[in-house]
Amino acid sequence: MTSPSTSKNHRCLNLISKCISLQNLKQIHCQIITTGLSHHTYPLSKLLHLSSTVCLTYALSILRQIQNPSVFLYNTLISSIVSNHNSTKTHLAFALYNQVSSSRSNLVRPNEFTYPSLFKASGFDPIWHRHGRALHAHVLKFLEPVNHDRFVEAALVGFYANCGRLREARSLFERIREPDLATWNTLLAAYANSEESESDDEVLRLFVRMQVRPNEVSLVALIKSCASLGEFWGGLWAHVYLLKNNLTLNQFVGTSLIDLYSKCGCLNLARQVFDEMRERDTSCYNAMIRGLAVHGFGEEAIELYKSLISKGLIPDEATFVVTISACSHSGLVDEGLHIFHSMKEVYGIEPKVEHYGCLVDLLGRSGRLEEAEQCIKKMPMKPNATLWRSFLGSAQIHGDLERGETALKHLLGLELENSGNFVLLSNIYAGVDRWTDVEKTRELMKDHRVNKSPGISTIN
DNA sequence: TTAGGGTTAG
Repeated sequence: MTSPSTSKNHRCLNLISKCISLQNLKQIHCQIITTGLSHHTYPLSKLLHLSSTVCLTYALSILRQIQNPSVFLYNTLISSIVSNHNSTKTHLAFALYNQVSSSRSNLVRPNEFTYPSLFKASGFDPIWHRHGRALHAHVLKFLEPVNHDRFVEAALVGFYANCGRLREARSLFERIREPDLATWNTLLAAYANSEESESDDEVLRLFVRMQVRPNEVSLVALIKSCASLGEFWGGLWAHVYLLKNNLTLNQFVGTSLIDLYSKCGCLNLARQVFDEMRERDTSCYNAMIRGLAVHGFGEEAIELYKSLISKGLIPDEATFVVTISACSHSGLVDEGLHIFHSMKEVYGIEPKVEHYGCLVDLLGRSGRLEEAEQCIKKMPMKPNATLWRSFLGSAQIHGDLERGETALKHLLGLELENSGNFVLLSNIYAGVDRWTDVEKTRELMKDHRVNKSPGISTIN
């Protein structure tokens, strides 16, 4: 029988990483059986991990064939399923967990390695939130309370944060005696990504309280919140901290800094960060193109889009949103149309409602309202409120009453409470001195019980 | 004894 030490160095294991097809996988599986490696947990775990990436059904059949699989093997497969399948196979991960938690064998009992990946999967999709909360009860049941595991604790904080239960996440965090860097980062990211008011301020407060040295991930959360708050100096401080502490200007930090500087109106600094980055992915380009677009540098934005393509990077859905809107803001209609059509024809990306929204904006702003209207009629999905609002805006710019009224009619069906829509239509009427219609629009607002909040000056 | 948690743009 193969000794455990040889089982780790066996040539079969080297082959595993090179396996790409189900046929390869079956060949290696046969070799593992014939060489006796199938009696050892380590090669089996490697095989299970690989099989889950190539053919999940086959991976599950391997597990079924193993007599008395250890919890280690279950854990390997559960975490592989979660990380390789983007949480689309969460039901299989939970089915395996149920086998572990209901096992009568003393050798098979959930341990601290079982839970983190399940909490990650549970937080991903709302349909699993309930199961994640039940899993929390299992943690209390199956794990020794004296041995608080930092991974389980961090996973729980992350799970509640992803469920939108920031209070629970915070309360669990506060009970952790010495949170490590990853746990701090989980909480910082939770607040930075939260839509709740005050959450960005909380990131700033937490950052000051950090008991461990922040790393790049901590700075990404801080910079993101500074960008949302328009806190230029806070963001600049984070940038200086990065440089002084020899941290890496990686793609995540770089992208968030580009976004921060763009939002604060410092396009030169954004460009400087972009140029200083050693490696740039599509997201970095998207952030820089977006910055150029909102500041009206359409030509430069398109140049950058071309550079992205020439570098061999693959544009994604966001690339097309930012690039087409760059064309829209700079009146580069033909370029925008060309890029929109290339989306599907060249890159195989099916345009979504936001891309049609950009297209309608592109045509509408330039006065091609007829074409914009045709585009709305032909688009394969229902136009959303943003799209109609953009069309209404274009109608206002070009004084097109009829299309403005059509847009408002659709908008009322989608978002009655938004007073801005009535104001846009009212402005169209005012622009052509149709004061009776202005009055009628105001009446319509009253009928629909929509209130326009009065403007408030912040200057004392 | 080999495994497990955190990050970007729209």
